[in-house]
Amino acid sequence: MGHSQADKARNRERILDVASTQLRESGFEGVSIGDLMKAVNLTHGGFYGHFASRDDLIAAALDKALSEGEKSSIKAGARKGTRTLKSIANSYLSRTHRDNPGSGCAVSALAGDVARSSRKNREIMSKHLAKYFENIRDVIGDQKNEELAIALMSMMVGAVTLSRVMSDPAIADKVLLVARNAILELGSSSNPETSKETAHARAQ
Amino acid sequence: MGHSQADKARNRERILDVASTQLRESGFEGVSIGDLMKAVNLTHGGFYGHFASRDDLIAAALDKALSEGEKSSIKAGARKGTRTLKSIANSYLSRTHRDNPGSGCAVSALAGDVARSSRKNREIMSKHLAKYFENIRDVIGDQKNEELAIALMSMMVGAVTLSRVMSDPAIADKVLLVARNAILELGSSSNPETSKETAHARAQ
DNA sequence: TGTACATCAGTGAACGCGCGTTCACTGATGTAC
DNA sequence: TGTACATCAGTGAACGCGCGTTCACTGATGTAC
Repeated sequence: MGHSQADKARNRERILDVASTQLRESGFEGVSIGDLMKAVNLTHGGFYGHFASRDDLIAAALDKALSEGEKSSIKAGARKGTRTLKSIANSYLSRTHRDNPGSGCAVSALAGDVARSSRKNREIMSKHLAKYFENIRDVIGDQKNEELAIALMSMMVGAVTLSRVMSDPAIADKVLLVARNAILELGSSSNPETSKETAHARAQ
Repeated sequence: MGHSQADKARNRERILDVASTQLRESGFEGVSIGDLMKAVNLTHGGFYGHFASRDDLIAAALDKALSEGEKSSIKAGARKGTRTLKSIANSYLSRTHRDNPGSGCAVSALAGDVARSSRKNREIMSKHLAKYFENIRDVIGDQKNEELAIALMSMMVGAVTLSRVMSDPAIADKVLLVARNAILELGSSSNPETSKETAHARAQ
């Protein structure tokens, strides 16, 4: 095991990676420095060579988790041309996403925690949410409709969260399904003049 | 200060009341037995005369917070006849609700926490969510549309949560507003055969 | 090429702190006579 | 009505535990000569 500067940078990334997953799986209070460092095969003392404090780590891990979400949203439909509202909704409101918060969207996993967290953490998530909204807006026909994008994102986040709450698997699945339908309906009916064309284009 | 059985029952209620507020304000990890008992002017040791453990309290306080939500949803429009989707959306997606989680809906305050909590806590919230869905379904014209009610609830929960995250007040308000609009649109367009009548009825 | 030295990422013992929980005790209440 | 006693809600000291954080130390790396 080396001790070079390159190793240090790599270890920092490994810590951040694991932290961003643990954060989404267990929430803000679910990440402990001891467990985290054990998970990357280091001892707890070395942590402070990488981060000034636990709060510092949480902020950095939150930012990283949210960045991954943007990338995966873009990946979801491969190249830009094939991304549609439907493909985003299908992937966001999937059982896979619901059952794997650690690799999923940090907004549905952590919005509740961030809502009562520090101003700094709320700013971090706000910044990323603006991009999430843009990604959705890019995909709905209606150009200027940032408003609709916000409403759609709200519903997706709420639905994934409620689906994760539901103790009955059938009802949990139902929440995902009905949200998917509602998203598509809203996406196609929002702009009366163009709704028929876009609905038709999306159907094939 | 008395020590009768009636006092004990009253103190238990006071503990639960404060806990259900603190829970919504600060989340599952934000409630400590010391602070809680101080807030009702008792010492921490007495706690275990009322509850078997912290987990026990949390479950009871969660149930209580969720029950309040049902009541206030019914209150929102006074008598049943005057409750509409619009009145529910206006009150749920209000600044007042967003800025006062301690007295607000436990679903938007705690769904994220419950999603990663014990099976028991998820069952408690699931049980109440079924009633929340029914309350909304009762208010939308379309009788059999439990599905729509679930989608509307998802959006309201997501929007309040995201509005609480947003560090820019103008954007935070925008989230509430656009969700309100989307809710009304979905509520009136869901059932093609009756959408015009219900939309008209709601407009006056 | 080989040796002495400086650097510095990571180690692990130690610390204070807050927490949930336990328990011997207190003292006000209500009852028995 | 007054006195002795049992009950039991609440008290507060004490406990173990896990946590974030500090710090003197280690030992591998890379450099200087």
